[in-house]
Amino acid sequence: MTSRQRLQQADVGRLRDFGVRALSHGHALSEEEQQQLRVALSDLQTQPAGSELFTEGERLNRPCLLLEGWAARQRVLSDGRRQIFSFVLPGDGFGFSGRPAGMSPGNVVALTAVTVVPLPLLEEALYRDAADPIRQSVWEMLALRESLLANQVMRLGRQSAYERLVHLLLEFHERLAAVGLVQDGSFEMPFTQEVLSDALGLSTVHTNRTLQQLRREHLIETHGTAVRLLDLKLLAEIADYRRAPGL
Amino acid sequence: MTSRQRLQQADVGRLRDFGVRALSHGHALSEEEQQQLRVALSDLQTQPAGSELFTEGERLNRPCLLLEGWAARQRVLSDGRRQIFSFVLPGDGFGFSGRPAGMSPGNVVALTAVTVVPLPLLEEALYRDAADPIRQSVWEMLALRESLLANQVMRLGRQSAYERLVHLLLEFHERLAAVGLVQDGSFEMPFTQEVLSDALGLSTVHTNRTLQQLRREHLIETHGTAVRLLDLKLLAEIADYRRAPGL
DNA sequence: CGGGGGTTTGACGAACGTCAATCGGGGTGG
DNA sequence: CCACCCCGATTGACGTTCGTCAAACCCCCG
Repeated sequence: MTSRQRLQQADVGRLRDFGVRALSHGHALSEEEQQQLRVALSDLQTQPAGSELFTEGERLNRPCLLLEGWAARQRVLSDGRRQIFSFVLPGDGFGFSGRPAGMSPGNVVALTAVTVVPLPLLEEALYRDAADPIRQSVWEMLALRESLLANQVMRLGRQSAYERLVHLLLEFHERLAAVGLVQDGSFEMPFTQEVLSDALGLSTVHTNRTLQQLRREHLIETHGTAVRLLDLKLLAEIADYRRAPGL
Repeated sequence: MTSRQRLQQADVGRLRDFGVRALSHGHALSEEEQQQLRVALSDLQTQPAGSELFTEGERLNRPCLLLEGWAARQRVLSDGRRQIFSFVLPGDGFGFSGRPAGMSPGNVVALTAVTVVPLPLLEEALYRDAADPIRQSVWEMLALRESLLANQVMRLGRQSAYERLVHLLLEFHERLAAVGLVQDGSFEMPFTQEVLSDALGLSTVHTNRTLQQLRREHLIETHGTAVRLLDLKLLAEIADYRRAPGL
């Protein structure tokens, strides 16, 4: 909660609609339910890149929905080494755990400027009736979060730098496509190679060289921070990639 | 569900009591509640080492509580490389996710002979009143599970073999102590170094050499499969170990 | 006494990290 | 508009950690 910036009025509507879609997640909502959601999504906040959205050890009782930008869950060792556990993408929730006394196992940090909205609803919905569509969406968020962590463990534990990078790129592609952020097979990865390295458990130098190899082999293309995966099938084979359950 | 073996009648009572304690987790239960739990813990099943308690992709709608023995969540790459995500210890639940259509992101495999009990209660309790002690215990299980995964990512991504091993040993020590399985500062690790390696993302040879180094430095002692940590404070410093929130 | 699985050892190679220098592009003050 | 600057990307040389292969060893058990 360090600072907040202005949002263009036109964006507010678009972001709210995006939030409504993220929370219905394929399940049909009545007009009335949608309207209630839009109201709940009122307090949009924009925070600059680098701001800490959540602190390690903080009580997880301030549920938020990320509407725009990238964030990361991470932990920093006492000697400064950083590991990113997982990325928080538009449509993802964070800052809650259905446990009253739950504590965050790491920081949540904004990698770009982000727009978030506090949403106590996320936690409340967990206890609704099993048929409630919002409840289902929130559970899917939690299940996806765990599944992504499992992927991350698999990558870090048993895959080579090359495989790891491909696997993570495929994961980005799949998650971003699910929220409409892949255009023409290309998506934005709006952060430095150091961030990528801290997610992959590699040095920046090695990450750089691995990226170059993928470019040389015409498996990916990059333009600035935009990435295009050129052969999804082959890439998936290289990384032994499996679609995340719940995506 | 490949096979079941006999349990000594005397053990049944002990294991049920253990289950009741695990599910109350410090919260006080009335006599009546305890009795209900004991009834719910009726169908004890013993399975041999190596049996698959859950299959990757299987619907997570068969909650179980592990009462005795060790199990592991793992995934195997198509070329045979195995990565263990996390260990399931006595008192831990598995096989449920709160999401109706949740699927397991990996296998659950018995590392030793195990005693488990099917317990639909685990999933049902998630939706109880926030003050319900069983509900709190189950949420703590889920939170712990995620926290352990975060630890695992940290280890694999940013720690050396030496640090990783120490960190994992400390985690075992802490978790086992919480369920009364550390005696005299010593606990059992009833599996091969290959299992340990597949958890640490190392080769068995390197795991072996790292263990030897810790023994040479008088930081640990082993007798058969029993391990004793000789200087918890120093070990915690080496591995930058932090107590898991919720333990 | 003989197997067999697990542990230990040694020799060697590959993957990845570190250090340090250079490059390149976009922003900015003059 | 241009020179400058700064951060991030890239490159090269070299060191370390860890993996691989294969053999030896150990211990428990039949």
